[in-house]
Amino acid sequence: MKQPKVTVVDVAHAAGVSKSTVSLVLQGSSLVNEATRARVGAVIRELGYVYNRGAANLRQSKSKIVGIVVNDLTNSFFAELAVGMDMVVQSAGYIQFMANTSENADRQGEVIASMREHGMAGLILSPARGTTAADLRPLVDSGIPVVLVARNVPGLKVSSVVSDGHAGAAAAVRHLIELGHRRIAFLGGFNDTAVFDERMRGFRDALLEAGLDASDELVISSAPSRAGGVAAVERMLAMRDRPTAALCFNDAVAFGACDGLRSARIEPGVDFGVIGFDDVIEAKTAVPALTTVSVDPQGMGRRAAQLLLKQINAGDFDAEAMVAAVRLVVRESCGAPQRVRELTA
Amino acid sequence: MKQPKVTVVDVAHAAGVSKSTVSLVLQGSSLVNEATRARVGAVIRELGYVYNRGAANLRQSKSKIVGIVVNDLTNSFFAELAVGMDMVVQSAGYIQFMANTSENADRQGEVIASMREHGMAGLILSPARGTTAADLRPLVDSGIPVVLVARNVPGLKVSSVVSDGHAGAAAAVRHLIELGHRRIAFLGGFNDTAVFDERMRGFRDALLEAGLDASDELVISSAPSRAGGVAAVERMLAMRDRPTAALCFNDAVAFGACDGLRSARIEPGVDFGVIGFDDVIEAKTAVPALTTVSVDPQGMGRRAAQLLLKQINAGDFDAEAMVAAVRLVVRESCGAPQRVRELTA
DNA sequence: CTCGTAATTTAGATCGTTCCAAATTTCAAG
DNA sequence: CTTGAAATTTGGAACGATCTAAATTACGAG
Repeated sequence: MKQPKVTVVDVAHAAGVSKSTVSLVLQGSSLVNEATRARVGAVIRELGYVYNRGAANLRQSKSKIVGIVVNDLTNSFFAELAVGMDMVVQSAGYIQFMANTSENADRQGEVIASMREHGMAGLILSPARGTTAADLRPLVDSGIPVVLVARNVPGLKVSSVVSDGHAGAAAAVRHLIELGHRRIAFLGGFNDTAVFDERMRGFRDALLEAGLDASDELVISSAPSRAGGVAAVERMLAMRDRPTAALCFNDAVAFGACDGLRSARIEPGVDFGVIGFDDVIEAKTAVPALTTVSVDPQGMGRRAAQLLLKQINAGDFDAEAMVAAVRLVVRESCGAPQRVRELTA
Repeated sequence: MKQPKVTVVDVAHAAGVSKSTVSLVLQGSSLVNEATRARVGAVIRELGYVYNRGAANLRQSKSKIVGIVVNDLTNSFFAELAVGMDMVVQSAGYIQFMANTSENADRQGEVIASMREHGMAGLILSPARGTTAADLRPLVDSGIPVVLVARNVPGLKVSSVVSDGHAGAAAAVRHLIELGHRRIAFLGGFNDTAVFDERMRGFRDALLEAGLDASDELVISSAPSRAGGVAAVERMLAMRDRPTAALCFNDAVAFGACDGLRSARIEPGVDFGVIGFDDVIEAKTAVPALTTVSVDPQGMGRRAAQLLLKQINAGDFDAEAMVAAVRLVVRESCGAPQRVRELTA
C-alpha cells in the first residue's frame, strides 16, 4: 500500500533525461523536443507520478490556493454564496481552503492564520459577527488580497461585495405603503451590525419619503433568528398604536414573526403584512409564501471570487466595493393580490 | 504593502541564534533554554513572521490538510454534513480543502487530483452520482486514507459512514401499517443508486414481514427531487389498485408528492399518508409538517471526520464501515394523531 | 568537412523548513 | 583548576520542485 512516492528525479531517470527536462515537460514548455515530451509523458503515467505543488510553490512562491471563510454554512444563504465562489475558483484552476466559523470570531482568526501558513494566495471572507478591523489588519497589510462578502467590516480598506440592503428595504417598504399600510415596523436583527444599519436606514428613508412616521419605537431589534422574530413581534403587539405591517431583518425573522402573529390569532398575509429579506429556499414554499427581497447569493459569490482572482493576478490592486442589486419578490405574506407581481419581476 | 517575507533565517539573525534553534522553538521543543525561547518568540512577533507550512511539509512529508468533497452543498443535508466534518477537522488542528462537485463525476475527479497534488493527508468524499470504483482506485491504492460518507461506492475497499437506510425505511413502513394502511408505495429516487436500493429493500422487507403486497409495481422511481415527486405520484394515482400511503425516497420527493396529491384534490396527511427521508430543515415547518426519517447529518459528518483522522494518525489501517442509526420523526403528513409520538422519540 | 546558429538538454543553486551529528557551553564534583 | 556529563546550540544535508546560465546536439551553408 505505502508507495515510496515518485519524484521528478525518478521520472527523469526512468526516461533517461535530466530532472530539468522533466520539469520543462511538466510546465508544457515549448523548448522540449516532441519525442522527448512524449516519452516523459509516458513514463509519468506509467510510474503514477503525482506532481508536488508544495515543492513548486516553495520555489515560485505563488500558490493556486484561495481561502474561503464563511460564518454559517448551515444557513442556505451562505451555502449558496459558497457554492457560487466554488464554481469560479474551480474553473480558474485554483483550489480552496474552506472553513465555517459558526459566527465565532476567535475560531475565524485561527483558521485564517492557518490558511496563511499554508500559503493561500487570497481570501474571501464572510466575516463572523464581532469581527473588527484590527483582526484583519495584519493579513491585509501583508499584501494578500482580501474580499469581504455579504457583510462589511467598517474601518478597513479592502474590497467588498455586498447586497444593496438600503434599496431592498426601501423597495419593500414602498410596496407596503402602496398596499395601503400607514404604520410599518422593522423587526429583528442585532442593531450593532452594518447590515442591520443599512436595511434599517432604507426602511426609514422610505417612510420619511412618504411622509409617514419613522420614529425609533418602530424599530425592534432582536436575534436574527426565528425565535428572535417571535420575540420582536410580541413586543410590537404590545404597542399602543399597533403597526399593520412589518419589514423583517431577514427571512428567518419573518417566519418567526408569522409564528408570533398566529399565536395572537392574527393571520399573516391577511390581517397583517410581513416582508422578509434574502429569499431563502423555504420562502417560496412556506404558508403563506413569503414576500421577500431576493439577493442572488450564488451570483454574489461568483462576483466575489472573480474579483479576488483579478486581484491575485494583478500584481498590484486597489480596494474595490461592489454592491449587488436586489429585487423584491412579491408573494403572499404581504397581503398583495396573489402572485401577480412575481411573474413580471 | 508588499512585505519582503520573513523566514526562519531572518528571525535567527535578528535574535542572534541559528536557524536550527528557531526551528526548535517553533516546534516547542524542550531542548531549548527558556531565555532563548522567550527572545526568539519576541522576535517572531516583532517581525511578523509567518510559518511556512509548505516548506515544512516538504521535509516531513505529512501535511495537516484533509480534503472534503461534497456532491451538493446547496442541499441542506450535505451542508450539515460538511459543517459536522469542519468542526472536528478544525479542532484537530487540520485545515480542509473543500469542494462542491454538483453531482459531476468529472469535476470530482479534477478536484481530487488537485487536492492530491497539494498534498492532502486524507479525503472525505460524498461521491457524485455515477462515481465508479475505478475513479477512486488510484487514490486508494496510493495509501491515502479515504472515507466515503452518505453514499457508498460498490466494489471499493474503503471506509464508509452511511445511515441505516434499511432500518429507517422499515420503521417508516411499519408505522404506516400500524396506522391501518395496507397498500403502500415507494416513490422517487434513481433506482441505480446504492442508497435507493437500501431504502427500497427496507420498504419491501417491512411489507413482507407484515404479509402485505410488495410487488414491483409499488416501487416507482424518478428523479430524487420535488419535480420527481410530482411525477411519481401521478404514475401512482394512475394505478388500478391505488395505494393509501407512500414512503418517499427523500424529503424533496415527499414535498413533490404532496404537491401532486393536492392537485388531484387529495389532502396529504388526511386522505393519504406521506413519509419522507432525511429530515431536512423545511420538514418541520412545512404544511402539513412532514413525518420523516431523521438522519443527523452533522453527527455523521463528525463521525466520518473522526474516522479519517484516526486513520491518518495510525500509520496502517483497515477499511471500516460505520452505519449511523436513524429515527422516525412522526409529524402530521402520515395522518397520525398529531405530534403525540414526536415528543416521546 | 568546418562553422555558426538554432534547438535541446542539463548541472547546480535555490526556495524555507526539519533533522542528524557534532560542537559548544554550563556546571557540579573531584 | 580539571573534567566529564548534561544542557544547549549549530552547521549542513535533505525534501521536490523551478530557474538561470551554460553545455551539448543538430543541421544547413560555405
